[in-house]
Amino acid sequence: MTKERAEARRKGPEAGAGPARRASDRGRYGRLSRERVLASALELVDREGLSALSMRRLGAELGVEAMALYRYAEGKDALLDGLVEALYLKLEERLAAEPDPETKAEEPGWRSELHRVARTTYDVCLAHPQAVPLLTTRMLAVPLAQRPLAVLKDHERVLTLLGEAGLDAARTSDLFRAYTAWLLGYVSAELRPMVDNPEEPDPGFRLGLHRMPPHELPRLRETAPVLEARGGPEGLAAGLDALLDRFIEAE
Amino acid sequence: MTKERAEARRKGPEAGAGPARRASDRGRYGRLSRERVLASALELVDREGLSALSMRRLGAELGVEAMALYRYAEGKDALLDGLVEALYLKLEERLAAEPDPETKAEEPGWRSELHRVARTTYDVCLAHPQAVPLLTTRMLAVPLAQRPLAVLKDHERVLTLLGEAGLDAARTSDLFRAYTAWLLGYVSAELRPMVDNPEEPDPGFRLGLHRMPPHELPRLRETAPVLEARGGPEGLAAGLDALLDRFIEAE
DNA sequence: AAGTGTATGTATACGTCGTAAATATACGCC
DNA sequence: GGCGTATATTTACGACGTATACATACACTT
Repeated sequence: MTKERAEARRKGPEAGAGPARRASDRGRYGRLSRERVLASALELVDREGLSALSMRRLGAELGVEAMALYRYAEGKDALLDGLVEALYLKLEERLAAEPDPETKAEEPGWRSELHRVARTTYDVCLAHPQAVPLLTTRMLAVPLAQRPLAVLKDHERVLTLLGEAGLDAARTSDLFRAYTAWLLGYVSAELRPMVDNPEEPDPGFRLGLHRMPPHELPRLRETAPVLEARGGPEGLAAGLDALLDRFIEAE
Repeated sequence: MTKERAEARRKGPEAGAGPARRASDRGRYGRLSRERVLASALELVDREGLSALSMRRLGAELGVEAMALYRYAEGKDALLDGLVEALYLKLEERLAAEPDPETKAEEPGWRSELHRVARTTYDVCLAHPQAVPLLTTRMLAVPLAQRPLAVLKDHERVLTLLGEAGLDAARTSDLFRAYTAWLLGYVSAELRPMVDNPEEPDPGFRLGLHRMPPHELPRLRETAPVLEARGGPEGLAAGLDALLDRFIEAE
């Protein structure tokens, strides 16, 4: 326990904003900042899964008592919302960093940009698979207006792109829902674990097909090996195109 | 060891119905059964939300100590999986009860049936909104082969329908993923709460728009009132059609 | 340089949670 | 009536979220 403290302190107090700290600071003040807390939380979740994230554990990770975290998040739920925010901040970052999308000649700019946003979101999610369930659960727990700012800005971005397409309000709403549903559903489906026993060399056993009643689930048993493969970004783009076409059609 | 015993016992003395109880039984035996436990759990979740579901609370609900539940579910996680199973059992029920789908003349039977399955799933989910997050979280936590049987049977049903469409393995896989992603994503998007303060008569305040920075989120603020409306079953069907067309086309 | 106010983190405590282990109790059956 | 076993209880432990009260280290004033 003293060990964890020392270890955590090695990371140095300089990672976050917070009060202006000098390198000479050796006291217990100013070690934390919201950014540091959220970054550490995300790292912990990435490393050990959502269930490993507790206030006490996160505190230990940062060399601090659990209650100290309450200065930077109002409670555990708020901390989880903070994680969602962190993901969307990473999205913003990547979107700003990447070069402009190579638009496909006959394709309008808003459309290729929407694809780029979707693709980047997909990438961020796959980079933090353990955190993805939060995107569903927290969004279902928190009303629109109380979502983290970064999330709202994402909504704004998408709505702006749809606006450039010149859609009326009803169609914009339909497409926004379709975009959200597809993107989140696709990522969730993509991350569903298929492998039952990673050690096993035999494909059937690795998938755990022997657990399934053969005469009741014949189709599933024969399709499972193909299901194991991912749809990848291509599948995401294909579905998005399909939805865009369908929901835009009609004048 | 202890686990196997519990497992064996969970199958129940007579395929899930518990011991044959007479109405006159007033002792404390045979009060429980897996069905009763899961039904009560689902009811509790519907009534008070997922966070109200604890072993102790559920025990109290059934007039029993918490540990008694461990005969019918190996632990809390298994109980949650049981809830997922319960939802899919309700789906099966409804599918069996409903009359045949009115197929739209030029539409192949598998297609209208797939629509019916999707629609019924949607209905079941909307009937138990508080349980919906489980569909995401448990599916992300449990590998394919260990999903509840009712879930696997649902997969089998969908795969069979896609088989009737005469698709090759790769296309079947793509479509299966698309179906799953769209259905679950759509339901999740549909259930996201938009209203911030249900009391408030003024639409803007009810949505909590005053919480959003106006110059940063203009599009969102003006679109929010339209987003409040649901897409409904029509939106679900429209998107499903779009995906089916796109992923089937080309041979 | 000393003193003061405030931001920051600690200490302690309470009630709840999931669940392992041992125990008690009511039934089916001989 | 007594035995075996299925069923539920009892007890206990460690971890969790967090309310409350407190200690400490800095910034700022003078």
